[in-house]
Amino acid sequence: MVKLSDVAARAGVSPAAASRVLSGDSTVRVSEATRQRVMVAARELDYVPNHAARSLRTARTRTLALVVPDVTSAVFAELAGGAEAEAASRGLAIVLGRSERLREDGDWLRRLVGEGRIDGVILQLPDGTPPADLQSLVMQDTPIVVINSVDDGPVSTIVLDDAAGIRLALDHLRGLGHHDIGFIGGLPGSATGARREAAYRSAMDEAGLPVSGEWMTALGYAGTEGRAAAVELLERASVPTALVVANLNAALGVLAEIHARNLRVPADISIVAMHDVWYADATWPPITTVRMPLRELGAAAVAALVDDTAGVTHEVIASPAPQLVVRQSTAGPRE
Amino acid sequence: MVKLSDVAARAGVSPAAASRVLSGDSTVRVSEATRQRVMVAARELDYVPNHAARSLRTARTRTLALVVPDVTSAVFAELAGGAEAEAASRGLAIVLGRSERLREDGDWLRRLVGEGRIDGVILQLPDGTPPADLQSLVMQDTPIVVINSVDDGPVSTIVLDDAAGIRLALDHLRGLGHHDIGFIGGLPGSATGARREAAYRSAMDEAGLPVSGEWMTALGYAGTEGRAAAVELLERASVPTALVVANLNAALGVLAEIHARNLRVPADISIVAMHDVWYADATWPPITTVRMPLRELGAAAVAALVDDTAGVTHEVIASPAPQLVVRQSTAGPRE
DNA sequence: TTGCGATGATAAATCGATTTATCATAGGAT
DNA sequence: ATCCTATGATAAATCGATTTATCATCGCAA
Repeated sequence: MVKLSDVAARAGVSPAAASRVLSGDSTVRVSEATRQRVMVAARELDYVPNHAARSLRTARTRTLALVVPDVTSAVFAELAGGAEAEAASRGLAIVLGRSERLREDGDWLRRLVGEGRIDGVILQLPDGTPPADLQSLVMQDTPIVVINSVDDGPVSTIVLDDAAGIRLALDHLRGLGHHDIGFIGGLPGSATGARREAAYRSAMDEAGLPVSGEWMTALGYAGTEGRAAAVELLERASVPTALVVANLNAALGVLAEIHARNLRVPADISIVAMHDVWYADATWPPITTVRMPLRELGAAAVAALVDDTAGVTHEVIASPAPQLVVRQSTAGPRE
Repeated sequence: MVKLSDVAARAGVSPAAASRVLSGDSTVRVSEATRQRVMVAARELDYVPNHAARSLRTARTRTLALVVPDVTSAVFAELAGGAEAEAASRGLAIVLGRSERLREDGDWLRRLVGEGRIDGVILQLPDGTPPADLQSLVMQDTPIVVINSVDDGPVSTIVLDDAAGIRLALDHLRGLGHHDIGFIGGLPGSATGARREAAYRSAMDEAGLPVSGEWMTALGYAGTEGRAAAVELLERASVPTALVVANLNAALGVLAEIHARNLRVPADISIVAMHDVWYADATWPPITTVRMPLRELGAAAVAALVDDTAGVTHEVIASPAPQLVVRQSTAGPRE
C-alpha cells in the first residue's frame, strides 16, 4: 500500500506538509506550487489514507453505526437511504447493524464503541423493548440518538409524527363514511405502540366516534403478529368496517387472514396501513397506506449525532407531513 | 478509555506481557500467577482493546464486509444470519453494505479496502451486472468471494444449486399434472438468471415437456418486474397452467397482476416461487416455495474468505438440498 | 546593518497495541 | 566454581497519519 510518506517523497516535501495539503487543512501555509505537487503525487500513486492510523491519531473514525431491529423490514431501506445520504454529504461512513444482536449479545454495542470503531450510534430499539433497557445498552458517554421508539429520557431521540399519520388514516376512512374503525397496533410495551394508540384514541374521540377496547389489538408489527391480531378481531361479536394497521408488514398478515375467512377487502372491510413500501402495491388488493418521512428521519438522526451541540434533545420530524397513498383497500362501508 | 498500559500497570507487569496474555498467545512464557493478575486487572478496569491501534499494528481488522444488492430483500436476512454466525464463531465482525452504492460510487469498495477498513469482501453483484464489471469493482489483491451470481472467473465464487431448486419446483408441478409450465426469470444479463433458465430448459426437456419461448420472461427479480413479466405472459395467445417464478419478490408482482385480471390462483394458474420468506405465507393465496440453503451460503462465504488456502475456488452449496414448501398456490390444472 | 514579523516548511512526538530482540535469574550439568 | 539452558519478563521499535513545536529564509523597517 502507498502511504503518506511515499506521496511526500515523490512530491519532494515532508509528510507533515503532505498531510496538511491532503486533509484540506485551511489554516495551513503552503505555496500553491507545493500544494499542486502533493496533489499530483497523491493522484499518481493512488494514495488512500490508512484508516487505522488516522483514527488512532485523531481518536475519531468518522463512522456512525445505524442499528435497527430488522434490516429487512419495510421501513428500513428509506431510513438507511436518508442516513447514508446525509452522512456522505458530511464525509462520514455508516455501518449497518441488526439490533437483534443486542439480544444475543448485550455487550455488542458497548464493545463496538469501546473499541473505538465508531463515533456514534443511531439506534432503533427492538420492538417491545422497555425503554428502561436502553440504559444498559450503551455507555454513559456514547454519542447516541434513539429513533422511532422512545421520545424522552436521558438520551437524544427523534421520532416520526405518528399522531399525524394515524389521524390522516382516520380522516380518510371517516371521509369514506366509516364509523366503526378498529386499530391494530404494536406491542404494548413499546413507545411507538403507545404513541400510535394514543393518537388513535384521541382522533377517534375528537371525531365523536366510539372507541371500543374490543376493536384494538397490540400484538406487534410483524406479519404473523398482524395476522394473529386479525384472528382476534374477526372473532368478536361485532366487527369494525375498517381497520387502521400500524405497520404495513402487519397489514399483510391481516390481509391474509381476511382472505382466509372469505371476506373481501374493501367490500367487507377497509384497510389503511402505516408506511408505504413497494409491496403495498403488490398485494391483493393493493393497500392504501400513509407514507411517513423516513428518509428525513434518517438524515435528521445523522445531523443530530454530529451537531452534538445542545446535549440531549427530543425531536419530532414534522415535515414533510405524512401523506396518504390511496390504493384499493379502502372504500365506503357496505350497508 | 482504559488502555493496555493501564492494565499492565495495575497488574504490575509490562505492556508486552499484558498484551500476550490478553490476546491469548499460546507461545508466550508467563507464570500462571502473572497471567491471573493481568486477567483480573483487565476485568476490573473494563479494558477493551483499541481497534485502530491493533489493526494499525497487525494490518488486519478482523472485519469482513457483506455487500448485497438490497438489504431489504427476501433472501438477505438468512444470508446475513448465516454469515454473522460463522463470523462470530471465528471472532470476526461483519459490516453490511448495500451494493447499490457501487452504482452511485464505483470506487466505494476499492476505497473501503484501500483504507484498510476490512480484510475481505463477500459480494453479491447487483442483479443484471455483467460479470465483466466485476473486474473494475475490486483491486487485484482484495480477498473477495462473489456469491449468488457468477460461478466462474478469476475470483472465488459460491452459488446455490439453482438447478436443483428449479427441478424441485418443476417436479412438484408435473406431479400435480401440469404440462404447460412457464418460467419467470431474472435479468438475461445476470449469471443467476442464466443458470436458472438453463435449469428450467433442461428439466423440461428431460420430462419431455414443451419449452416455449413465449412462456419465458427475463425481466428481473423485483416485485414490479415480476408484475411486468406477468403482463407480458398473460397477454399471449396461449397461457401456461403453471408458473415457476425465480424469486419470491417477483412472485408477489405476478400474483397482483393475476388478481387484477380476475384470474384465480391456483384454480386458473399455479405458482411456485424460489426462496421461502415469511410473506410467502401472508399473501393470498399463500405461495408454494422452494427453500434454498441461504444460511449455509452465508456461512460458506465467510469460511471461504478466511480459509483462503487454495486461491480461487468455485463452490456450489449442495447441502442441505433445496426443499419444497407446499402452500396453496399450487393445484392440478383445471380441465 | 540589525532586528523583526511573516511565510513556508520540517523534525519529532504522539496515538495504543503488538512483537522482536534482549536481558536477568535460577537451576542443572560439567 | 563455571558454563549453559530454560524460564519469565521487559525495552524499544513499529504500524501510518496527524500535529505541535521549531526552524530557516526573505523582505522590510528602523
